[in-house]
Amino acid sequence: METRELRYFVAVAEEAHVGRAAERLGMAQPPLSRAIAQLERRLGADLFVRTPRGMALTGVGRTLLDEGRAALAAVEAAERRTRRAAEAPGRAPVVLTAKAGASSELMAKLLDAYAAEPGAVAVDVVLSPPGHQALMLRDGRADVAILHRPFDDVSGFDVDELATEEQVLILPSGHPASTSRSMTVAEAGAIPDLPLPRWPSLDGSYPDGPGPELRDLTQVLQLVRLGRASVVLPESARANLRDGLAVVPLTDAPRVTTLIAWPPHSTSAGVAGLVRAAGAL
Amino acid sequence: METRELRYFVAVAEEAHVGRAAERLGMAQPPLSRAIAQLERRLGADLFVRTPRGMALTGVGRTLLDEGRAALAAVEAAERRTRRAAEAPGRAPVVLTAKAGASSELMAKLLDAYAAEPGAVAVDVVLSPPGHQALMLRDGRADVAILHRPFDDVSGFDVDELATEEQVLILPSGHPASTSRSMTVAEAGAIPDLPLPRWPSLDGSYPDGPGPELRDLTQVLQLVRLGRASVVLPESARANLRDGLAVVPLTDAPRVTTLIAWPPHSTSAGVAGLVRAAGAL
DNA sequence: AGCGGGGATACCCCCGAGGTATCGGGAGCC
DNA sequence: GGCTCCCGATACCTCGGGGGTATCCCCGCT
Repeated sequence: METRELRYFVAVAEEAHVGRAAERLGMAQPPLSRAIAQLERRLGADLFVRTPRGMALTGVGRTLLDEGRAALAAVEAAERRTRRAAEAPGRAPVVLTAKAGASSELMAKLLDAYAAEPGAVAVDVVLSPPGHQALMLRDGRADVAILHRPFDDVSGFDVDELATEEQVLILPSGHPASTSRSMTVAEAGAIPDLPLPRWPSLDGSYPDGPGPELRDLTQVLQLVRLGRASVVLPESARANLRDGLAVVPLTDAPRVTTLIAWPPHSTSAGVAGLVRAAGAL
Repeated sequence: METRELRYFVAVAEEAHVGRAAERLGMAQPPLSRAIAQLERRLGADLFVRTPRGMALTGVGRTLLDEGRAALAAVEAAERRTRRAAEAPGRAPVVLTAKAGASSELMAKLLDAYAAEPGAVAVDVVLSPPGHQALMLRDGRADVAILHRPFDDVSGFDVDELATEEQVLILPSGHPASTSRSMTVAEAGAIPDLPLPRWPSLDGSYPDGPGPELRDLTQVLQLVRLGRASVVLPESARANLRDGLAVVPLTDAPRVTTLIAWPPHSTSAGVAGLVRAAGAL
């Protein structure tokens, strides 16, 4: 199977519509129709059922979509990492990605510790929106990532644990609930006038619910200070708190583990060095 | 990048010789030369240095070889799993692979436990030579594998631990060393007339050394019984021992962990069921 | 029945992958 | 030094298939 075929298939599967997929791919509809038909013939399987509305995936098609996406990401990663290795002969920088605005203290320690090693290579730090770190690692835009369990999908990577912490509820300091010694997650979610905010999923859309739609920590803390929301955060967020905010420990929130992750077959000396430095923190 | 280009590149990199690579690929040498040159041009990097003897990988080329192999395996996996899903619409069997001749008791328990679940799907068991399980999982020939740490490379898979055991030295029962209460690995390797056997690597070749070349457990136990070798095995191998063999515990051999492993993005109900059954053992 | 949206077919073109023949150049070898 | 292998690279040709335009066919909706 050629990657071109896979790209075509994934486009049609995602759009559920040959015409739209063709547009997205920058080509005409008929050759795309033919390519899909040919792929089905070669695999000896129906990947779609043709409905009057468009194309619907079959079970077999679903399998190919899952596997094909992973395969395409691997091919992209191969190309990107090769290009990056070519740019700076010998001493190509290693790209580390982390969630914008989190773990800054730990990251600083890590970068300092690694930079002090003999033969340390340059490290490009790329801050990206929550949840994108794993994607970047999978498709070769990054070489190492700082991830957070249980929020990030760690599967398929090699990881080392760096730190584990409890989560706490942040709420406006004047609020009656702010005097509680501790709380459960259920209780925190049920405070009547303080809804928990909603965070965007990977595609940028928001789940349904009552809470405000928010993108970053600064926003949410401001809203909490205004008495319009409360939020569950890892304990280390305490470092960023100003006046007007109260902290209540949560008894049953999942512990958050900060991890350093890298692709399993990585042979880069820079990655190995960073991981070693992280382990020694 | 197309998979065809990647396949060509990997062939040339492995053969270090355009002519031989072309032969292996079933094509003529010139188009392959051109394809490689074109790939280098498109990536804007030298992947090989041309020597009078053939082609030698550059550092950049090394990167592409590592990443490219993984990418090709992923594409192959996508195609194979799709084909398998197509063969048996709805109820395609899940393929489980394990090392020939090991863990038979544990496997039997696992298969029984899973078969007892409601909605259990058929399980094809594929026994393959040691070390091949991870490869089969990577390229889609299998869906689940029984692996053994630290022997198998587990990176890139999701795993659950099933059991951990010590390793022991097996030697002929008449031998003077057989009366020891315990031993270190170094001592076991230094017994003068009882060399440790050599096992084949993934490509079928044997490492250099004094011990006999062996392929399977039956062979090696026979040789031990004849007083020509000794061997380090997990404790569970005791179950298969007949007369004429003595067992000495090793104090510093690494513990062997039996794992169930599956590809991280697996969505197969059969895989999930097997893993669940394994966890409940 | 008429129409509109969506995929499939028919037919054509041309790019590029692959083949054969040949070249150029480095390494050994008398 | 010149001869000869043994490489990979170039030149040149062929042809299949991927991509384009025009059009068809089918189905659902009004």
